[in-house]
Amino acid sequence: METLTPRQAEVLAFIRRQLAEHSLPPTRADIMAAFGFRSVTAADDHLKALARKGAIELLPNASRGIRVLERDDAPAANEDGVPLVGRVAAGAPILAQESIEDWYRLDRKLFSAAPDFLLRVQGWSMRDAGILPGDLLAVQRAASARDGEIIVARLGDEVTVKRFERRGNVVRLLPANPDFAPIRIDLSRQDLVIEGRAVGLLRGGPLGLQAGSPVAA
Amino acid sequence: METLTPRQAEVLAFIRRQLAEHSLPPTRADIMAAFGFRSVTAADDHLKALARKGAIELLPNASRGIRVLERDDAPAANEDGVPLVGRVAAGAPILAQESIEDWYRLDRKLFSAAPDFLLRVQGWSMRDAGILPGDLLAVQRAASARDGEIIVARLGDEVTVKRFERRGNVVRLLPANPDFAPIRIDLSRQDLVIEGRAVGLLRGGPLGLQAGSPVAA
DNA sequence: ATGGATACTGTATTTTCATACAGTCCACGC
DNA sequence: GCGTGGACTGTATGAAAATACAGTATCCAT
Repeated sequence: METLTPRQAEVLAFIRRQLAEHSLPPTRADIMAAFGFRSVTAADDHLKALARKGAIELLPNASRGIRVLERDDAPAANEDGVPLVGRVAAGAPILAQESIEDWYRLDRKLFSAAPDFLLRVQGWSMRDAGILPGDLLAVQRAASARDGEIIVARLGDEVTVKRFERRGNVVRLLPANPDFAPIRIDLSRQDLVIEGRAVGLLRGGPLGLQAGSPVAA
Repeated sequence: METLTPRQAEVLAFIRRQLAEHSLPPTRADIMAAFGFRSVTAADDHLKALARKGAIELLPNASRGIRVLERDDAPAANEDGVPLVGRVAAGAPILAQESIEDWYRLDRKLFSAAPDFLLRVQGWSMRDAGILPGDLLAVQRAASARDGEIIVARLGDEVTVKRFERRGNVVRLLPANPDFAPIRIDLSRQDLVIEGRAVGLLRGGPLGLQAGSPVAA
């Protein structure tokens, strides 16, 4: 889908809202009234632009013939949601039944890529990337990573979240916190298991009331 | 819902099918064609009967103004979605129709309290609280706040996210970033509009690939 | 047997809508 | 400077759609 202008995005949002509230797409006149246009043509122009960019489909000669095209959020498609992975047992696959604590249903359009599981963040090592202990990291399974990506890796029995950097045969897992040391792995001598890449973050709980965080200490 | 005749049930089923296939309710003419009627009145009669029996709702003077009333789907009922508030117009209420950009369906158990809207974070002023620009802050409407809570407040035309601290008649809105200055408000001289308290945070997009963030600069 | 609901036909009228055409104004790239 | 896309105003027209009115026929209950 071609990128929309801010105004076009507003119009699209309005259409979505109408659809949700009245279960009917709006007419040109509805859009005109909602945005304070003084001509239906303004609404029509926006619809044509949205159609041209693939955001909607216009059914010719049909009243309210607007269909929002979504290639995501079939509301029932992600039926089960995404599993929250708790303590991962040594040697066990990260998505083993035993380690799944809960399931969360999440709107997919929240993330750039569909997450496969959620991981509860432990420790402050990614503090400066805005990833704090207790946060749920949305992870998409992946075996490889690109430089700069934040990944979930397995080091022996431990699961760790770090920024990935590779120079030839040497991978460095970089914390985002000067109090922690980078981890260096020579791929010719030991292997690194990448479990996935971070595609999002969720934080619950009342923000701001956490006890003594070492932030900006 | 009063019991429907077989014929009425057929018409209702047709409306449902149209809705599923074309995401648009049918017109009287559509129904006429589908059932082989030779008069639109036949279709209209059925619609009126269905409306009288509470199966549908007819929106007067609106093309395709048919809304199927369902009192089912309890599983999806608890998550209608939360609106994403975009640019808030000066003087307008924060949840004004015009400012809603999108809706997200979110699992409620993600948050300590049910959020009323999402706000896109701008700027780095809450960096050290792990709140970065582009993040979506989940906000629960509230007119007051307790010390230490992260709140959303209105200062003139601007919406700001800060940590709340009150000492008698003086409120301080504290950034979580030494590069920003606290805001001091004497409640006896000016008033402060609190829009809500932060109850969660959502971050989409590929983490770790953001360009030059002033983190740990 | 009579009134009422169901299930239609047929015609007419008006409103709602989509759509086309002719413009204006502005920002942006070349 | 010139074209192009975006964001509109204003007017007009015809098709699409809702709605009203006047019927016919069947069944069912009182």
